[in-house]
Amino acid sequence: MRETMLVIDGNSLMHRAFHALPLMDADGVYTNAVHGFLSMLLKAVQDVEPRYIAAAFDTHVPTFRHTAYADYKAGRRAMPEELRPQFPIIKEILAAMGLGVLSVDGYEADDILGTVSVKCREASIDCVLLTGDRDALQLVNDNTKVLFTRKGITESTLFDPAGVKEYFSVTPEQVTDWKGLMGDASDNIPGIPGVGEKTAVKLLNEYGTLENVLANADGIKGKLGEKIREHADLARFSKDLATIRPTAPIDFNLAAFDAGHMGDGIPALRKYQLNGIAGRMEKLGVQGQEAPAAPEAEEEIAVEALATREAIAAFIAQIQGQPAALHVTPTAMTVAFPGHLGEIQLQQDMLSTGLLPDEAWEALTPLLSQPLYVHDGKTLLHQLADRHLPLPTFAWDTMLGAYLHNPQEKSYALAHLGREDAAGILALADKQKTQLTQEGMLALMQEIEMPLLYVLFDMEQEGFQVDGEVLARLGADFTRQAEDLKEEVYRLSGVRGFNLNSTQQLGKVLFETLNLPHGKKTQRGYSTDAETLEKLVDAHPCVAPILKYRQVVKLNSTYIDALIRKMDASGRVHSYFDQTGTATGRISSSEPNLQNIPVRTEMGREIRKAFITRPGCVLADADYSQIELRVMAHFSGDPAMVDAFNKGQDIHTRTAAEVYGVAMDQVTKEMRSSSKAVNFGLVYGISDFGLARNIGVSRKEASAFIARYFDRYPGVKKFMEEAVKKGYENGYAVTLMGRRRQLPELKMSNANMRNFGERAAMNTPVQGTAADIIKLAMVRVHDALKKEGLRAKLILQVHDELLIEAPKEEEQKVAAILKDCMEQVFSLSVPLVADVKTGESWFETK
DNA sequence: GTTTTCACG
DNA sequence: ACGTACGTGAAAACC
Repeated sequence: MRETMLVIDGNSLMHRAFHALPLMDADGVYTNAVHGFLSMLLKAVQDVEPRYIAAAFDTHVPTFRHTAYADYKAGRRAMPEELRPQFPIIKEILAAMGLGVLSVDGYEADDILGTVSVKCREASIDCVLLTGDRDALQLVNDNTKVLFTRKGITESTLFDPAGVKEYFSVTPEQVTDWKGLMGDASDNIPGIPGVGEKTAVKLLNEYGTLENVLANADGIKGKLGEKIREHADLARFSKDLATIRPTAPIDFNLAAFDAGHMGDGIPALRKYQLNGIAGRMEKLGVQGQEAPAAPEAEEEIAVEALATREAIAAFIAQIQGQPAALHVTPTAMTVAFPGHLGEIQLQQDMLSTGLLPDEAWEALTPLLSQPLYVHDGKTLLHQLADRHLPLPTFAWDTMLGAYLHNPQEKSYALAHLGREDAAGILALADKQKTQLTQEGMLALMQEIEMPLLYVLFDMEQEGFQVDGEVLARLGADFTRQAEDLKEEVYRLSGVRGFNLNSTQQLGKVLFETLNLPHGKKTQRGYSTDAETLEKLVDAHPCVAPILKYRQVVKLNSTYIDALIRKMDASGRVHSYFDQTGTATGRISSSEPNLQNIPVRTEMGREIRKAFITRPGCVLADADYSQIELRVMAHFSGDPAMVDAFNKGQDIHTRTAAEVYGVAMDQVTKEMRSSSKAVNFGLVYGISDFGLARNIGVSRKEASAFIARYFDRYPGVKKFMEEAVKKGYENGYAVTLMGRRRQLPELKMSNANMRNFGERAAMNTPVQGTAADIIKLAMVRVHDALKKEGLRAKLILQVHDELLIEAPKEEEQKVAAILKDCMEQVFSLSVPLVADVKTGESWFETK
């Protein structure tokens, strides 16, 4: 079997990866492009199984091919500052893996690719070029294939000569002609103005080469012929720019490209915290000696293996009121106090030593009477509760500390934050106390997040009572409706048997078979979302039943079926509340998600009839009125907005009165509705485009509307501007209680990313403060119920809404507590208002 | 595993 | 010039 060499276009892959992945860093050094590069490399290694690997990089010297036209290259956009420093890192890692790193002054990376492909042919080695640059397709031949990365970094396609022709409709030999005709904006190749991809393909299919196109230009009619004749020189020049010269003077020493020791690079990967990549390499079984992660200077810790209940008891007895940490994994428990670490191996199978898990848990009991340092205390509480052990209080939860420090980490696993044991928790907690104190978040940690942990634990334990029969009846009804609707769609469309759940198949039927005008396009086909389909209801009778079908099927699969599956023996569903899941400080709910149970449509709302209580109980449901706009009124101090809330007015009606310049009783439904959209937009970080799309007017009209709004609410305008300004100055957004969200997007060169960062700068203080407020209210409610000796329990939070299940006799007291805690929790410059309703089901309280 | 769609605040 | 409303989670299709 012939050996294969993989040659990587380093510059192309780094840029691809950089733009495809969110910025991430290892201690302040950005590594997203490095990560993406290596991810693509590993995938290619799996697919191609190369014996040799080399990566080619540009040098920063003016290039051979383009020296005469240096201004063209100068016109290329400067490399983003977040990317530039990643090049030395990737070269370091590649070198550590024992792979070739090739760059030659005066030659671009793709020239080197071309050169290596020629050398491979001479050496009778198959060659695969890994790149995202279409230029390289000209190098494809019987010996050389291109592994082309697409769609960010997740997909790649291997092109041979036939594949190039099939996919791009030109042969590899025609690639330079093609580029000469149509140009390439990303490579600053001009091409002929007005000639795009399709025209270029058509011309080449007719004339074969660019030269032949130009020679026959007189025979081409109309504007196109004119353009071609006018820009013939530009076309030749463009072809020249696009032509790769495989003449770079490289040292083709195969021994230097041997892929057999990639594993030697693992320590370098760990150094840059690329643990995921390192793990994948280990899994791949690449050769090379494993090196442990770089040890950090740490204080000496006496480690003790605790193999018996007596040893555990003796270890715990030494703690004597010192800070103590507990960490439990599936294989071991660790207990730490300053200078000491005790390890309890758990018995995994008959051969291993160690205590039975239940014995080990039991032996921990004396530890549970003192405040513990933990990582993910809520999970620990569940583990203890399952074993009927006492529930401790916690001095600190490092998972929550890490979340506050940066709410956008992908993972808060202890292993990602430091050493993975109880001693690691003590060290981490120390570090976090300093960090959070400096960042002004200690009170947020101690007064809100830590106490909330217990509240959420109780909510998860309690669960929500669900009536399975109601769900089953609804499900049967929905299923029948779905069948009828499907039949109707088949009948009305005249196309039968396709999968109505498949967006691709549906798109083909609507926009190809029925030839309806298509709107937006998605990555692989036509968009068929509700927004698109609603525009087509009058265009074809089958569209309305499709929308209805979608709705019914969604309700069935996402709510009815899933909820029935999640019921426990008593008919209760226990959601998981993630306290570290959102960028803004909200909590999220999953398995099942009880924060998105339908309410907006009548049919969906029916599902809430299944959310009930234990016998003898009642639901109390309280939701904040306009909490985010009230927060905005508070922050902005805008007189008109503050006045509206102080007078208890309907905020959307008041806004309409202001913006349209009419009295409040003159405001029409339409005026109120568009003003409501503006108020929503404000919370999201308004844009004319977004508002226009939402209320269905032109961008210009939306823009004028916003201008009128800001005229009437100058305080709000100033608040928005200040929020963005502070975001740029500080690099983060901050809530009323000091919660932070980093805004790295504001430092990026990409305007889209920056715009997103600006909207986040406006939205986060508002959404995040609302989250702060309701979290504190939850702690207060929880405390109040306990203090009053009530049996009522908080069971759910839905961002601005709290639900309590209460014995009927506690109904009045609970309603009063809810309202009082929620409204008095914090004093803003406008009142907080909570509306409480009680009922037998969640449907009734709405 | 990613994409598309859609449910909620 | 560009493509956007903010924040989530789940199911199904598709690769």
